[in-house]
Amino acid sequence: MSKNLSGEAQARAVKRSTVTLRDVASEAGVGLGTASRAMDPTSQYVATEVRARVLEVADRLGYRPNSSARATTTGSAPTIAMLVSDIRDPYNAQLVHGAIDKARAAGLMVTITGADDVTGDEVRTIRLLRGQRPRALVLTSTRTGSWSSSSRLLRELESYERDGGRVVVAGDDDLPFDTAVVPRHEGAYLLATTLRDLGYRSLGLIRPAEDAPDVRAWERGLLQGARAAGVRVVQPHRGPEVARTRDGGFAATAAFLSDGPTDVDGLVVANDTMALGTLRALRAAGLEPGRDIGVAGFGDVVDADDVTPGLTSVDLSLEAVGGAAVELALRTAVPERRRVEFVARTVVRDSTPPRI
Amino acid sequence: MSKNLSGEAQARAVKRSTVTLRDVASEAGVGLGTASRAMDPTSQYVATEVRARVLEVADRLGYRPNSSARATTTGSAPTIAMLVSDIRDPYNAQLVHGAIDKARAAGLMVTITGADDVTGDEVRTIRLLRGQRPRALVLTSTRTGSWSSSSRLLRELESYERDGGRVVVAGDDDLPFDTAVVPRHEGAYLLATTLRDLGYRSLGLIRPAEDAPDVRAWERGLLQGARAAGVRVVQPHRGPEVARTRDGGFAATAAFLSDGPTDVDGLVVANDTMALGTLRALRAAGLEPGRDIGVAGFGDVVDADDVTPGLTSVDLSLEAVGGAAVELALRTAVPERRRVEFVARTVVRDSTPPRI
DNA sequence: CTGAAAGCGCTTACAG
DNA sequence: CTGAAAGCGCTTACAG
Repeated sequence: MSKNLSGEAQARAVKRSTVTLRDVASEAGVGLGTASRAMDPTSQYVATEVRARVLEVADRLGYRPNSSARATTTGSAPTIAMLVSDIRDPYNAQLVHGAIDKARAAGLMVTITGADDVTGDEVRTIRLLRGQRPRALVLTSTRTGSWSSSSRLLRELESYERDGGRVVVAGDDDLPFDTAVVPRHEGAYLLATTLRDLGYRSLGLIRPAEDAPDVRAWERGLLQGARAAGVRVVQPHRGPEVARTRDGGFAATAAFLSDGPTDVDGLVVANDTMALGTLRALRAAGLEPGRDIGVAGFGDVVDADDVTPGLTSVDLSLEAVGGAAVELALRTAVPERRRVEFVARTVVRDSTPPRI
Repeated sequence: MSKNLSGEAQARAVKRSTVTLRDVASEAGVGLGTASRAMDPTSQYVATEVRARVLEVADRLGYRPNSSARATTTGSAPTIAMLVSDIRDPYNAQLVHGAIDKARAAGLMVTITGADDVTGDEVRTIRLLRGQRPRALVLTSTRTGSWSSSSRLLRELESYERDGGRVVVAGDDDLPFDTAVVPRHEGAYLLATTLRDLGYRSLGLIRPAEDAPDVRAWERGLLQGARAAGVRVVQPHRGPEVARTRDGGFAATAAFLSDGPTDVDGLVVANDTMALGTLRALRAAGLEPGRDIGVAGFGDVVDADDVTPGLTSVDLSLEAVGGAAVELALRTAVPERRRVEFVARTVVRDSTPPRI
């Protein structure tokens, strides 16, 4: 291959083996500017033959445009920086997957950073991220919504936007930026309606103790949906000990049952993980989930088909939400705040058979 | 704040609001080079007071070093590029999480790219990635091991290494690069031993039809472990239709059972997902998993506690593997190939009670 | 220890 | 349509 290189290009190739646009240009016998324009598909002012020649040379030489160099001239890198609490959480993984797909379609790469730090370190992380000059910063609003609390964080993000950066939230609608909203409210509303259609008349709510945005949205949606559908809702007292875990679901359900007999024919649980605990608690109390009492989770991130009975849940379209976040990020900034919302989809499984 | 800026810095700040090292330097009254050295913690040739002043100014002005610019001068970006088949797969998510953690400790960012493309597009993806001049490229070897097949891919990767890049594999040990090995063989070996200790004497193997590296490693480990432990292994015929899914596990198990009576007291399944199908198939045949026959999965990526009975499995230390891949990537290249291997851990749950 | 200068690999007006 | 030049924001020998 080196016999194809003209003298100058060959000399450079010895020093640093990576081939540069300069190599391509001299090898193709054109100026640097022309080579640059030839490589840019959107640039029109290039003779067709010239472009073809440059492209051919670039390919032959194995030219890989240095995106860092490009980024320093244009001012921003071809990346979307995503701040994710924990990628192992399937909730986040789905958001990220949707974002990656859309980003790739736009020729962008997604950068992932964990943010499960002590609070305050988030600010440092954002600063690091800003150093990358990404096209946009996408925040996966955590389920617990802890981010909105820090005003230092907010200031850092706003300063980033003033610098021309874009901040987009994928998650709950509680930060002052463009946001792709996870349709919790709609989903919960829809769930109430669906359960009514299946014949449920009285639902018990199982929720974690903490007053997080996601729980609030779920509860509001459910209450409104139930009211509209004419379904009764029983709100158990919430013990301060109830975490958003399977054990939390177990505890909350056990407490609910021991509060004495109620006439609920279904239990709606704030998230799928807790719902797994609910299934266990029911069985521990001698009740068969599905047959004796309906159970519905929320979020559809656990492999709900794998539990017995299959767990009715709500699919929050998380991948679409992640993709939408990227699309929002790519649109030009507008003064007012935008929000995009998706439809949720109830997925009815054996845990909520029709109640005739 | 702008009243703190000297004339020149202020003038620039109007044009592009992002503050640059030049701004910091002039505001601190030092040369650009000095400012650069002051910001670099490893640089020793800076007077302590000067460094303090520069740092103070940088902080006050909200300076965020432009990593693209830095990357174009130094030749590589402060990133680790990870090529992942599908981030939603908990297997990959765990690898990525481990990598992110270690990368952050080294001041690096992780870039994630999906590779669930048509084959051949992987090459294009790698080329794009190379454009970023990442510190290293980490490949999550897919479970199916399809990557090793493409020689074009291999050539692209090798060319990248010749350019000074580093390629590291996190997964199976079948590519000619440094690799952090997922301890499938050891894990399977260990599982066989553990089951023997629990009293199992004869194991039936349930595996997918495809001849993938992960399956091979599992099977080899299991056979060797069983031999060493004195456990008999029954190898069912493998139907060409058996996929590595829950349904595949169901089908394979059903076929195994219908092959007539065997005296196996346990079933070992190539992965957790298939094992879920095995549980179902056993129940469909009137056998209670755990009580009537033991079942063990592999990989411990499904939330094995959530199925009934809890599924005995093998934890492959995937996070450690992901972290190790980054560490390998950060070590200086050596001519010979390196491999790092972790210990697997068997997790015994109710699906394999002691057989007395 | 420090400053001025050259250079990293690109892009983009500017004048042909 | 094209080339030469200036510039993006840094780092790093080089000569003080």
